[in-house]
Amino acid sequence: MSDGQKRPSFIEAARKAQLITCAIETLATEGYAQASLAHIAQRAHVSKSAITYYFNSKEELLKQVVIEVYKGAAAYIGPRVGAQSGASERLRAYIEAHIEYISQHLTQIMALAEIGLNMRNADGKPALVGLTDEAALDPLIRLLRRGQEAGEFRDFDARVVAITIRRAIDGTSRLLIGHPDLDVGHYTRELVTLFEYATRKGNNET
Amino acid sequence: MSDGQKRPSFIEAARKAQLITCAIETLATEGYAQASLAHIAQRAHVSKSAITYYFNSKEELLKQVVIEVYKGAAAYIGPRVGAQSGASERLRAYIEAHIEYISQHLTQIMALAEIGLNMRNADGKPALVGLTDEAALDPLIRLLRRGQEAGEFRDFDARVVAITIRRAIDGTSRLLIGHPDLDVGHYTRELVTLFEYATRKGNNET
Amino acid sequence: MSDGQKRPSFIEAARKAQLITCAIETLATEGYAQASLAHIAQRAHVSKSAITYYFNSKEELLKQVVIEVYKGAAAYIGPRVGAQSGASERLRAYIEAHIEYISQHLTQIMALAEIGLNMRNADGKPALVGLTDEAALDPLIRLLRRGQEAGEFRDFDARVVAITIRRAIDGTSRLLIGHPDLDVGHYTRELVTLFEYATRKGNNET
Amino acid sequence: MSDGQKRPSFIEAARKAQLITCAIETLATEGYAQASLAHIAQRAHVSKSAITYYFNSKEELLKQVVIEVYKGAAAYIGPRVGAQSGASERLRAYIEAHIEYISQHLTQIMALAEIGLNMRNADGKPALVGLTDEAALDPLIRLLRRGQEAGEFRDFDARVVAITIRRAIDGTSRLLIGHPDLDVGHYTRELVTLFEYATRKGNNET
DNA sequence: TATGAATGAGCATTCATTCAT
DNA sequence: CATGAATGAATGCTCATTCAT
Repeated sequence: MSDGQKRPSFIEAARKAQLITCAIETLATEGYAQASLAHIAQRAHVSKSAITYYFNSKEELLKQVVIEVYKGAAAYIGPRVGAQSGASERLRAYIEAHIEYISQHLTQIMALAEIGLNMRNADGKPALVGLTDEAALDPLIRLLRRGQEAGEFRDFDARVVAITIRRAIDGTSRLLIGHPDLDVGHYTRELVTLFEYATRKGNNET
Repeated sequence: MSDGQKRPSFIEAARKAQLITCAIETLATEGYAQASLAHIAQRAHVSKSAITYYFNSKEELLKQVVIEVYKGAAAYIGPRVGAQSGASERLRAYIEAHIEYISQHLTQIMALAEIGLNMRNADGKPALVGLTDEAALDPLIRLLRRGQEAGEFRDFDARVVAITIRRAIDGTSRLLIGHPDLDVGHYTRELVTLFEYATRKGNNET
Repeated sequence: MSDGQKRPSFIEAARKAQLITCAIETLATEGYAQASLAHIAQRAHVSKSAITYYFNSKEELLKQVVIEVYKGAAAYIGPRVGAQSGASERLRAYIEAHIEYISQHLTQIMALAEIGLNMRNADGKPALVGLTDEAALDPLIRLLRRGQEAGEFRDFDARVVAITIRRAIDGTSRLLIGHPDLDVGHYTRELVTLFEYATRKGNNET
Repeated sequence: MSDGQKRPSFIEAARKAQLITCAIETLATEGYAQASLAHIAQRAHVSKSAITYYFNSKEELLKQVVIEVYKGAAAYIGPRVGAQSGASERLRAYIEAHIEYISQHLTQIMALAEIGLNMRNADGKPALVGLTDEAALDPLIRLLRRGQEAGEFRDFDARVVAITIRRAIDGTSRLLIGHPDLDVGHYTRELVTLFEYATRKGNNET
């Protein structure tokens, strides 16, 4: 009994994972508009029906893609930021971890972007507000505020700075696609420096 | 009578302008995927055929949209940046003018973004590389380099900083959609300050 | 009065002739399916409306094309056949004149073929039954019968032979398109000989 | 059960055959221009999508039609010609078999003609050169040449005669449409006799 | 005399989805 | 567990025609 029930759910999990992977690849390489069930199924060497069998609708598949990618990113980045103690070090870790993850998981990130920029609910409103929405922004805002309270950071609007940092990070994927030979290390260091200057206290006030 | 030649071309120009406007609105509010000729025509209270009568293809219409929006933005921003002389002032004007224009022409900017992010050539490659491509980046890079040569700016990778600034600017439209009540003035000032700190010389070096 | 009325009708005739010519060229070079009013108008450097102004419908234009081509062919061929007296000589002249005309007016003949093979009435039935229909066949049948009565031709079914001759003639245009370097003189002589053998009396009976 | 694999492919084969048949009927009765997927689907009591489900494109469907008709004709005619030994008998069998097949498969032959005369490649050039092209002509030319070498046939241009024979044969379908009550046997006999006289040796030379 | 404007019908094709098996 | 079959809706686009001028 306990065994009989688990086996199918194991197959199910494997198939789902495979289909999500194929969806990601299709989204990344062919774009949202071309990411039809037919194309995804073709890449998975599976019938279209198989997809709607495991995911009731295309929408559900895409949402699972989003969840999958988010989960992976969070698992990579969270610990790296948490390992630091000072606000300045946490910010540096935040930027570095993000860009590292993006540069190493470009396909996933592109797929996520395609969905975020194109997927709409039935009412026509964007289904995702993007990585820059409140949920994604909040931890960064808190990080910055704690830095201000600790006297490490100057007095800025934490929300505006957070948005700008996220934007710089989110744009990295597009940058890497256009310039695959980019020196990621150099780019990261420059970015970290930029935001250190932009946030740290002790500059001569204007 | 005397200018009999102009009458027909006047109607044509008016219709084209109307259709471009409707295309912009449709793109902005419904997204690229939903911006079909049928939807655009519906918004213009016109038949689908009317669109292909004035624009030989959908692609041509979209390209006209891009041109239209670009022209408007350039006309607004160019003079404002050109009016400044110091690098720091020019950078400030660059950011301010962009955000002002974006906040006042949100629909157009969104339409442009939809096209830039989604339109593909026949080969499947993106038709536009986006506002962050070389052409759009170059003037800003030059502005920053001149500031460094003049000793106003610190020693950074002008390309990375330029990308980050453009990203912050480009993201403003998405921000305004999500937060229509945003205090644009405050946001702009914070952004200007952020990049002043990030670029200027004379900070205590790390 | 007498003058005032003639001028417009002169212009009209000239325009009609021009449009018919352009229709012929379009049909011949682009085929029936591509011979839209738009394409014909383009070739005539005229608006689509101009065509429906002079010809109430596309159908009317095409019918005028047919008449025009027929008239030209009849004017060329009729006298040449009429100039001969013996049945055998008339048949030879019939074949020679046709092929000469076809080889010198390939475009018109091709246009005629495109229409004949494709044009349909509202009921879906072919609008033209082709050059092989009764009207075109009758003179040839009479020619052959008179030859039989005069004892020049053997005893065959004049209708079947007439059809076969017409078919050989009508196919010449296709042949010339596929083989523009064809030796028309040789081809004609062979054809004439073939039908001389096929029709003349005095062969050893089977 | 045991041949579980065949069931799905059986349905597919049956549907394909049905759709090809309906396409043939539509082409024959309504003409190439009216043979849209919608019309074909209607005749098959099936949705348009069903056609593109089984045939990736309209072009593929039409090509299958051509293949189907050719196959049938070749299977009927080939053996009948091959069964004869003398050149004269082979020519007779060639004509007889063709006309028999045409008169018994009028619809298919008409469909083939519609495709051959109208179907164009993307470049606007005819997709099929027709039954009169080299491939179709070659066997007949060889047949005639062998007859000349064997001394059965007179000295003519085998190519011109072959073209004329093919033309007479190909035109039969049009003739039968216009005259469904035609006595095919009589017509065939007359045609055979005509070409016997036209080709055989031993006539008094002019 | 001639045209620009506009349209509705029709085209081949793609798509996500449903359903029986 | 997975698929083949089938569909209705939607897409960009072409077309002959109408109409006011």
